[in-house]
Amino acid sequence: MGKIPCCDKSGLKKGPWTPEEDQKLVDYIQKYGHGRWRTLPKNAGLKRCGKSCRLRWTNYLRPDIKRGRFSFEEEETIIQLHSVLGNKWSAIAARLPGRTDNEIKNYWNTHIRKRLLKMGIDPVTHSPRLDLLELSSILSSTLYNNNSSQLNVPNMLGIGPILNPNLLNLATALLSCQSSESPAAQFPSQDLQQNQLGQAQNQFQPFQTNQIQNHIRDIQTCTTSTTTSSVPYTLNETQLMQAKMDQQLSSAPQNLINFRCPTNSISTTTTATLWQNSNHREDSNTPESLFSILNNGYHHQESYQPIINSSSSLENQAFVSNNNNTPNMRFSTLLSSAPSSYATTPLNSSSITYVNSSNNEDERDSFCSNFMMYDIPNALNVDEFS
DNA sequence: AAGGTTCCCAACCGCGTAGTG
DNA sequence: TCACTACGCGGTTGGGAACCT
Repeated sequence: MGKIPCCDKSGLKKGPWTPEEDQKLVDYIQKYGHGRWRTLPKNAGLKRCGKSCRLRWTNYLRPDIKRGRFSFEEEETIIQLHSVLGNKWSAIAARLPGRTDNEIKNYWNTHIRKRLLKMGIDPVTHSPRLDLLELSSILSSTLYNNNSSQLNVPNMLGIGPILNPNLLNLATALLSCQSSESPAAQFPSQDLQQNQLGQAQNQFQPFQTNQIQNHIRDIQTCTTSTTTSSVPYTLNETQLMQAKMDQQLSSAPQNLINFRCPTNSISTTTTATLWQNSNHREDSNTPESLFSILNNGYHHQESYQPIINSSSSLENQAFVSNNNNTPNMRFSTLLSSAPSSYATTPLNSSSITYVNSSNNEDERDSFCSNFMMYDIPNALNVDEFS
């Protein structure tokens, strides 16, 4: 196509708007209404192109625009909607009264996106970042090819100083611990290990994608419903969209998966809020890699014991007891790690309420970070990796 | 205090699409 | 059907503010 930019026409001003220009635009629109943007600037006495006027009005001067910092619930809504809609900023903005697509886009790029990256979540796919997954995969495969208790992760990976040293420390510690403690390390032969790994992965294959997606939605719903409020905040549209997603997903029921792991091994009781967009993105390696993370070190078949809970009640989903001595994924734990201002409520109503929305960024980080929790053995000094 | 760097966001650009004659 | 206009959207940029050394 290649239209000539309207502002290339001589005599038209570009750049920041002055208060005088703003006033002219506001006065004109209040008097005659907006629309007919091509002719509006001339009629309003502005040396701007219509496009510039429209943007100035819709993004800044419009009276119903809500200025100021995004609330926690707004942020949650954006993340939820983005996981469904992708970069459809206007569609997201349509569900956030008073916010413009530009504002949401900026906020996403400058705040939310960074936070998700910090959490190891790909802000595009809402799933674990590929580099972390690759590391997980490498670690898993290495586990079967090296039983040495002294592992040199950088050399094994052939990456040396490229990788974050903290991550390498963590990887080294995990591998060292697993190689000495995990049942997998005790396997008599590599062939047996690989065979059993294959069996275990095959066992999971039929259900893992949908199960994880459902699980993720459970957590999403959970996190957006864990607060009470004096100011009602409705997410009906979001829920409707999620219901739509449910229809599009395959027939797996809304279940919660619990992963039972040996207590004397590294316990990866991740709660893995790994937002997975199921509608318009293919990320086929995510479930496998996620399981690789979840079960890193428990590759013998008996260790994989997904517990399926057919109840759709959040309260029932919050905890599924399957064994007195096995650490399970507990939503109640997750919820209890939320900021103190967010009390838990059951998810039964169609609307969701919040109270005391927090603008504390650290609190949000902490809250969000708890979505991905890993139980690290006491032997590991996690402070080293912070 | 000064210079450099990073962050943030308003504004711009280019493309797609609906509407119209 | 085609050409053109008008508008909207998502990606990108420029420059001021904030922060760091």
